[in-house]
Amino acid sequence: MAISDVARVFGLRTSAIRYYEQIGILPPPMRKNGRRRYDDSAIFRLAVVQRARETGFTLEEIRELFFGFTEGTPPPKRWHQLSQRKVAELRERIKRLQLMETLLKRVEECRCDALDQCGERILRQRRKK
Amino acid sequence: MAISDVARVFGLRTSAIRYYEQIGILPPPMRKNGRRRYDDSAIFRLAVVQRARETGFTLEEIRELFFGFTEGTPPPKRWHQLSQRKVAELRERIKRLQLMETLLKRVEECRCDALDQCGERILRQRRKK
DNA sequence: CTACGAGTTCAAGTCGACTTTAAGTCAAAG
DNA sequence: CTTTGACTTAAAGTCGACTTGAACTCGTAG
Repeated sequence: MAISDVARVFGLRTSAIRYYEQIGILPPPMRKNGRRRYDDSAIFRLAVVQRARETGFTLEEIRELFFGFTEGTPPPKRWHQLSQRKVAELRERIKRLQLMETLLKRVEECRCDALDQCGERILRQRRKK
Repeated sequence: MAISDVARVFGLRTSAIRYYEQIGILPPPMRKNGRRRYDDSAIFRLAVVQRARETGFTLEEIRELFFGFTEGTPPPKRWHQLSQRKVAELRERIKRLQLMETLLKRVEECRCDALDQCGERILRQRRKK
């Protein structure tokens, strides 16, 4: 497969694939006439990368997934280890967003005539706590 | 109040306050010996800015809140208008995070011996849908 | 022959929300 | 006096994940 085919399959730009290679999370593929040619194993690698991105992992964490364990550590153990942190982080972020929704509703219920009044109200509320 | 006092009250750095002024969401305060001095109205403004940040608004949206309406438009109307989009956006983001959690659990349940096998499994799953 | 499309490299640009740095000013304390 | 500490400015740097641009090389179709 040529790089453009891989890009199409995964819905990425070719530049993204080259970038992944550059930062070391995709191994350099073999070349034909200086052009990258990808085999199945490269495709599988990329599938893992993409799934990890979808589950909220950063590229740095993906690098950890691949290279942060002693060779031979089985995938379930790797995923599990990284998931601990990530689940906590996701729940934290969900909470933050839900708090935003609450605050949004509250601020919408103001009866202020001017925005400065809103500010005054907010400060009073804050002091009470 | 000096800029450092304002920063302390709001838990911001002085540079952030100057930045807000620079991009126009805080009005330039009066000066004493070339130094910024803030009065109550500036404090109220900043309280509104901070609350808006806490509810997920970008600085651009905050600018809209202040200057994107015909003068005299009451705060409830302003907040409401901007809230529409924001609530939808927040729910969208919450959904994405919850999907991540689901995917995370699923990927953790793999029994693969090597990460490439994970990739293969992921691709097969994807094709089924 | 030449033009085209797809690939290559390396460096630099993008986004948002700030922070950091460098160089200068100024009032109060020692 | 001089030092200190808080302030001033404008410009540049940061972060992550890419994208974009410029300049170049191929193989192939007309």
